[in-house]
Amino acid sequence: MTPRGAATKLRIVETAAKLVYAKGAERMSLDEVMEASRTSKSQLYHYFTDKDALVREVIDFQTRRILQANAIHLDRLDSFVALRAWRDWVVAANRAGGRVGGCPIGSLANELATQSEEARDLLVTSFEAWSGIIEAGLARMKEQGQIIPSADTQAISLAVLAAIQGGILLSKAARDSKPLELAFDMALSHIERYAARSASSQESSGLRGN
Amino acid sequence: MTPRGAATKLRIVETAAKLVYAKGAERMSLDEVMEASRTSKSQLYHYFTDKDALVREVIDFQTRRILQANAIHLDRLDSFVALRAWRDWVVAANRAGGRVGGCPIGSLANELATQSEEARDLLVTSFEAWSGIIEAGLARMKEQGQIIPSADTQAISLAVLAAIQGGILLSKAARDSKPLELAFDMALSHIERYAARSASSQESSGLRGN
DNA sequence: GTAGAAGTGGACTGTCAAGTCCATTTTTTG
DNA sequence: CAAAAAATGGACTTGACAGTCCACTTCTAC
Repeated sequence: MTPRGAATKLRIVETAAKLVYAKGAERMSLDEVMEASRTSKSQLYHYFTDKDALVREVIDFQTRRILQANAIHLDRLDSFVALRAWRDWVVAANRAGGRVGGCPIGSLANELATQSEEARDLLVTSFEAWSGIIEAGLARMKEQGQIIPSADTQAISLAVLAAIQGGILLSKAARDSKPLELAFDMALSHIERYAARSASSQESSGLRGN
Repeated sequence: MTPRGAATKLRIVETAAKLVYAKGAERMSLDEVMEASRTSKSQLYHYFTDKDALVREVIDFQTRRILQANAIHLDRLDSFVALRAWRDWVVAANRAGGRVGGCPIGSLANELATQSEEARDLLVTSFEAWSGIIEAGLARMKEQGQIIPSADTQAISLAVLAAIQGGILLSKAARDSKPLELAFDMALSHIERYAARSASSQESSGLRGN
């Protein structure tokens, strides 16, 4: 594939991602993609076998975007303050672009989970990766002795992600960021239940076995 | 409208509700509704002005169903044990019928929030009613002195509903009830943070003003 | 029982969107 | 530069589906 071809393909995926976000996968028509990306039918079918394949690339594209953005806040997670900064960023991002379509991944999961096994697989993987980077951040805090050793970081991160998704959904419906804020705050205070007593101690004694 | 007419209309709505649940509003075709409900095109347009109107009736229908089922567990909420029973029921219901489509209200909210203002309004009202009966239950526990007076039951119930919705969404994607269970457990322990020290005391002194 | 209303059947229309096909242009490579 | 590969343009086919229309049947009320 030549650079020009790669650019065209990327332009199509980016355009499709916007349309899917705004209208959902089903309501996005290829004619719209053609017009908005200034391409022709044959180009779409040159780069993607069919519409489903394009949607799958959109899933991949959005997953990368979201994971990357979240990773910035979670990769070097080292305090409850940093956790709070992450929360504030998510809320702000939702406020800014999220007025319309909620979470790209969550919305697609909702729409496609019952429609396409392939899409569902991709989206499950996306969620796993997302909850994975949350968990990695919590694991780091555990290593630093800020979170008690007995905390089940995997379970916690799943619950946190669920709160975020539910919060975004309610906020999307109500067009009000408050549900997301409340849900996220609940998730953070849930994490704080596992805070070690001495927040700065590097070695926390494993007093509480799991 | 004669009894026969009312029965036909109900049959159409029930059938449409099933189809919307299984495939989403957009993917449900009126031809399918006709076939599954053993009606004709003219009947659909006799009882509903258009497809959107039918979908709105489906929203109403599902809202009633869900609220009623939840109300059974929340109307006489009087203990943390009862709260737990509610959780178990939701999880069981999700396990049983929820393998396919998640929460009917949540799924529709996700699909229609960006498509139709009328539908969005209805769904916001549904969510408000749902969180309202949760709040009413918590308020009752507060009156009984099981929850401290300073607890913001409205904020708590919104966060709880968000956790449920997010949990159901992740469970729908993963086809595994664990995310819902974890999210719901988080929500319950969030409520328990507001438990009064003496769980049985009828009059709790308002020591902590809000 | 008869008129009018309520309920029903199903053919038909128009539109929109996915996917096919072939011709043409542009780029790469030997 | 010439041949092959990559990229592009856009007309055309096919099918699905919302919505219309009119004829017909079954009730209800007087």
